[in-house]
Amino acid sequence: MADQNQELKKVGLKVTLPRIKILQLLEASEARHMSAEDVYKALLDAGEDVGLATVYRVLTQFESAGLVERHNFDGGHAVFEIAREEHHDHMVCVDSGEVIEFYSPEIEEMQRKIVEEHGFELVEHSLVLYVRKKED
Amino acid sequence: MADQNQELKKVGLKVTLPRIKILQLLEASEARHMSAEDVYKALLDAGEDVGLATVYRVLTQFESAGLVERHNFDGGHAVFEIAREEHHDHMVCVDSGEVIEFYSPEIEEMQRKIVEEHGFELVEHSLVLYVRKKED
DNA sequence: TTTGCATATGAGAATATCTTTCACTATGTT
DNA sequence: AACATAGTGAAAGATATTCTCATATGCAAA
Repeated sequence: MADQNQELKKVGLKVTLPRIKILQLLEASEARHMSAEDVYKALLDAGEDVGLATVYRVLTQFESAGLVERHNFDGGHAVFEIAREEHHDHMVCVDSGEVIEFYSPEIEEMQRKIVEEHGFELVEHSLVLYVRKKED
Repeated sequence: MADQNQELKKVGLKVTLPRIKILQLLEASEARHMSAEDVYKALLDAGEDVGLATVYRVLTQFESAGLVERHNFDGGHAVFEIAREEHHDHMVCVDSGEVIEFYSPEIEEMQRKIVEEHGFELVEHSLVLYVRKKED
């Protein structure tokens, strides 16, 4: 277990309890796409004693360090997920809130092409498809 | 001038001064992509006496009525723009904040295809490309 | 391994954005 | 013109996030 120490050191962050716990939580498979509040509550439920401010701080640091990605889906609050090598975009079900990940090389390619045509370079992008289960 | 009256009546909203002023402002060509705060300040500067709450209310009503579109670009606040027939997505310069509109039928098509493949139907989507001026 | 110190933390205050409440006013219908 | 309904501004409230600061902790040097 616990390679969290290594991961934290690798990105130049001190190894502290809150950081280890938050990283562990986000790496637990079921816990993808959590809001800061979600993370906070999960830690409290687990008996950890962290402050909400720390959760926000750490998540922001993790984002800067490239450990997690922040997404601004509709709904007024950001969600975070562990960053992986493979980039992907998201589909959000407007009824259930379910989040589905997908990757389309064609879309990625078109984006780059369009940006180039306008004389820019692509820094990053945000693509969210709001969908609904089909039931004819 | 002032077909704002007609537009408002057409969507079933009473013709009131704040609504006329806000619609005029958003229809002024330079004023695309404004936040509620932007609209509020612009009206104050123009000597109008509206409340911020009214601006938020009216913008939300306009969105429901299909007169304007709300976008959640990064940065914690929504921006609004007059809705036109032709759908388009946005490119935002991370340095200058400049907003460029674009439309890619290929991307639109790919989105629909991907959603279908997952057994959903597309309700709406949000695509924002964060870019930077190329200067080699 | 203890010490020293920069850094991190928790609690709560502060800020930012947006929404609601409420007493009052304006719209548009009769 | 009169009235019922819907709209408005101001201020309070809600929500999400950041800041402040006194205390605690990680970790490097001795």
